[in-house]
Amino acid sequence: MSLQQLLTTKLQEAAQALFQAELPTVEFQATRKEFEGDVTVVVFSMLRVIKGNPVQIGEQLGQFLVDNVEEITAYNVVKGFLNLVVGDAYYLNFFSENKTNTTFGFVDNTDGEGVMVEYSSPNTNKPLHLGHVRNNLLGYAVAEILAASGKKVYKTQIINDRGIHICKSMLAWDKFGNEETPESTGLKGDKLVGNYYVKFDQEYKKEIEALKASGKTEEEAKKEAPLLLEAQQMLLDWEAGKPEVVALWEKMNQWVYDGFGVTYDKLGVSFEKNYYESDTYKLGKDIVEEGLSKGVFYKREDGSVWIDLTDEGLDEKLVLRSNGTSVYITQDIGTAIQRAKDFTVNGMVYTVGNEQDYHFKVLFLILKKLGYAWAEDLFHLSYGMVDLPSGKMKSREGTVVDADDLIDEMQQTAETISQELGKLEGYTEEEKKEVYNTVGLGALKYFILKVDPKKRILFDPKASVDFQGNTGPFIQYTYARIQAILRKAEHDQGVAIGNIALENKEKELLKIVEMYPEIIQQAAKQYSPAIIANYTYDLVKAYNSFFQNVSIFGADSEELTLFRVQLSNFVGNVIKSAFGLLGINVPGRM
RNA sequence: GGGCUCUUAGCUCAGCUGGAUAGAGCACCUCCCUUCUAAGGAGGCGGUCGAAGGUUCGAAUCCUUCAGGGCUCACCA
Repeated sequence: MSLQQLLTTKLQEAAQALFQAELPTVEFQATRKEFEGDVTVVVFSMLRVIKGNPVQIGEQLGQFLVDNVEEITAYNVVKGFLNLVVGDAYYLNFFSENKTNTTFGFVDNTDGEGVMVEYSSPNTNKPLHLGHVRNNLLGYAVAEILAASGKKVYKTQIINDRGIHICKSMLAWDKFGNEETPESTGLKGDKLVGNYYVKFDQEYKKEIEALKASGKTEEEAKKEAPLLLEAQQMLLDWEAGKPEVVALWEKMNQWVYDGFGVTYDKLGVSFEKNYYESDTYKLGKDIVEEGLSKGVFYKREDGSVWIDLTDEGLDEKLVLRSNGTSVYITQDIGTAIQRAKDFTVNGMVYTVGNEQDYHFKVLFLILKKLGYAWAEDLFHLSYGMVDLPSGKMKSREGTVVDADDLIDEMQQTAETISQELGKLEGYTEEEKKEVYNTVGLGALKYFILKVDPKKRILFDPKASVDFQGNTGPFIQYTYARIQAILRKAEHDQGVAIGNIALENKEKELLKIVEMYPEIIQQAAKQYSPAIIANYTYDLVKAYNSFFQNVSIFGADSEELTLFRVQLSNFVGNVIKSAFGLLGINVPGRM
């Protein structure tokens, strides 16, 4: 039982005994530094059920707690705030019960509710960029947090492997590619395919200019350019299953998947199951037909199918084109239904940027109207865009920050800084490289995850990602420091500690560590890795203050040294655990 | 124009379902490595929480209006 749970129970007893009242809720906060105490109870909020003077009520409650709860050793009341002093015994007891528990704070999820987390979901015509990086980091971290909170989590993605955009790359490669392959060029497959997507656009523009020169309007030119017509024909051929088109499609998509795989490995993300749009779009169409007969959708004269959501304050939305082909949302309907068939889950989380807020509102509403019970538990994990100092990323202006380049740059920076500091002597080149990778990625991941998902991020590639202050490397550094202590100490972490008097810095640390289980639940409830990130930062700040102000090996007694070593180990475990939830590794040295 | 969303220190961000004098980091200024890793610590400077009303014992937090930024309202995905 946590301290707050205990105190809630006891305060209820006190309210009952002293005032014959039942408290609707009990509000706690950490006691401010300028007052004595560890936990503060807000008396004001009790005035609704207990009439009287808040100071007097606080006094009576405080006295009751001191008399009846052994953990509470003293109290004081300031205005309507009841400050409680928690005895060392409570924290020492908490410490001895949890110090060697490597899954401290986690709720066992073997029988937990299932939840599916979708993230990444790239198109297969372009390499991954900074926006995908945020998506991947967020989705992965939220999945880990949900799993730690007691849910059974399945990570998945939908691969948009079908459509005119793919055909553009295919066509350009077919026409201008000279049989280039990732092997022959040494390029990552996704980069190679991306180049041909760009190539298509360039050639297409040339044709438009030529047509305009021959007297066509801009609009006519855009519609009539031979390349575009060929791409459209290719899409039709693909849908008809024309063997050479399908073969090319499979070959080039495989290049892209191989390329993505490299980037995913570098980022440290993974998936339990991939869904492919090419597999689910037909199911979506079937469902639309079904919904049409149920009256959920309606057909217009031109044959297009719509849903009317004006009663819900939304618009009318197209779900099937007049030529019978599917649109974006058709495929999403199919995918959701397929997933509900494949997995028994009580929820699905969609990690997709906030430019699609409206889309998901509509999607969820459609699924509800189609009568799926699980549609009540769908959640759009919407996040803000990543902007550059120059504004939005635009591929046409070459301002897209490539994911692979970004990761490489971060690791280079980590290498440069590390070499300047020169603390890795004795490590092999391979071990050093490992540290650079860990630190570089740690900086990048933490920078992105510490910000509330809803908010946009301003990313300055040159200046934004720092290695000092509230950063990943700062936290990793603290972990590495702790490991240095453990290497030197070689103390047994399990040995019991007697009744010692806690230093302030030690008590502060234990207070923060004790909050970890609650923090995980909170982060899960709010789908927010930022809560974990900021918690870890607070913990690490407190540890560094302890580290620099309290001597471990120069302690007054051997038992105190032992305690401080064990405390360091406990803090190190929580850092490692919390960073694990964020998908960030921690180094033994740095 | 309709809908959604954001605005807290020069910059980047915390601030839980309303609670004490709004907190960190960066930058700037002082100190601290013969002691466990200075990617660190101790301190200073810096804020009419976008604006105005309202609800409340109490508002950065809730409500309304306004201003500014972003996204979105496609037979694109």
